[in-house]
Amino acid sequence: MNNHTVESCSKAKMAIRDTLDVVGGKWKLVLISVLQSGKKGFNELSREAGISPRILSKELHEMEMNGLVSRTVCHTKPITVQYELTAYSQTLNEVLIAMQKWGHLHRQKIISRE
Amino acid sequence: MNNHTVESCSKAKMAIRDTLDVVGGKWKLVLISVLQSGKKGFNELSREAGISPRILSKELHEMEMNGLVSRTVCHTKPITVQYELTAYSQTLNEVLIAMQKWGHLHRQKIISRE
DNA sequence: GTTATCTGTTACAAAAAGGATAGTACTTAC
DNA sequence: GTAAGTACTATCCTTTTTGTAACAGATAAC
Repeated sequence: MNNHTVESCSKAKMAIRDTLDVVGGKWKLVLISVLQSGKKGFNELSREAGISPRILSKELHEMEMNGLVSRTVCHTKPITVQYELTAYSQTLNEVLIAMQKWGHLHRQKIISRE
Repeated sequence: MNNHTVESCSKAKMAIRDTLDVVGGKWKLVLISVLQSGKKGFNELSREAGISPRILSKELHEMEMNGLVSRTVCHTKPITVQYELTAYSQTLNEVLIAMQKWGHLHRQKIISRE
C-alpha cells in the first residue's frame, strides 16, 4: 500500500505523521507534561507518570535523541540523574496546550451526557 | 501561566491521556486531515490516506462512536457511503493545526542539520 | 552483612496495532 | 458472463508496544 502520489502525500498529512513519529505513542506527551513542573529524577518520573522503568528508559532515550529532554548526571552520594525539558521541547507547547484543552473539553462533553 | 501545582499537573496528564484515547494512534488525525478537504467515500478515503480497508473500517467506526465523523448512505446506483467530519470534530482544529505546524518546523530543523 | 536507595537493564510474556490477501454482496457496463 | 466499481468483512500473520519481574552496580544506613 505504498501509493506515494503527490496527492496522497499532502503537506498536512506528512507534517502530522512527522509529529506522530516524534511524539506519538502513549507516553511522550505525558512525560513532557510531567516534566513541565521542573527537572526530575528517574524514579521520580517513573512514579509521577505511572510508567515502568523499562518503558521510561526507552522513552527518555528517544526523547533525548530528538532533542526534547536533557540528561544530567549529578555526582551526589547515590548518583542521581536529572531529566529536564530542553528549550526545543517548548516548541511543542502549542500542541500540548491544545491537547490538554481538548481532553478537558471532551471529558466535559462525555460527563454532561450521562 | 506557569502554575504547575501537583493538581494542575495530574489534570493535564489526564486531559492528554483522554485526548490520546480518542485521537491517538497512527491514523485518526491523518484521516481527519484528509477529510478536511470534504466528504469522501470509503475507497476514496482508503486511497488518499494510504490505509488498508480493514484498518480504515475500524478507525471510522471508532471515530463515528466518538462523534468525529458521520456516515451517510447514499442510495445511488451502486450504493455509496459518504464520510464527513462533524461539527464536533472541528473542536480538534487547534490540535491539528498545532501538530501540522510543529511537524513542519521539526522537519525544517532536521533538514537544516544535514 | 543485610537492607535500602538510586539508575537503569535483561528476559520473558502479553496485548495492541497494523498489514496482506482474499472474499462477500450488489450493480453497472461491455 | 466477465470485468470493474461500490463498501466493506474475514482470516491470518507480523510488528510494535507495553507490562512484569528480576537483577546489577554503586553507595549508604543500620
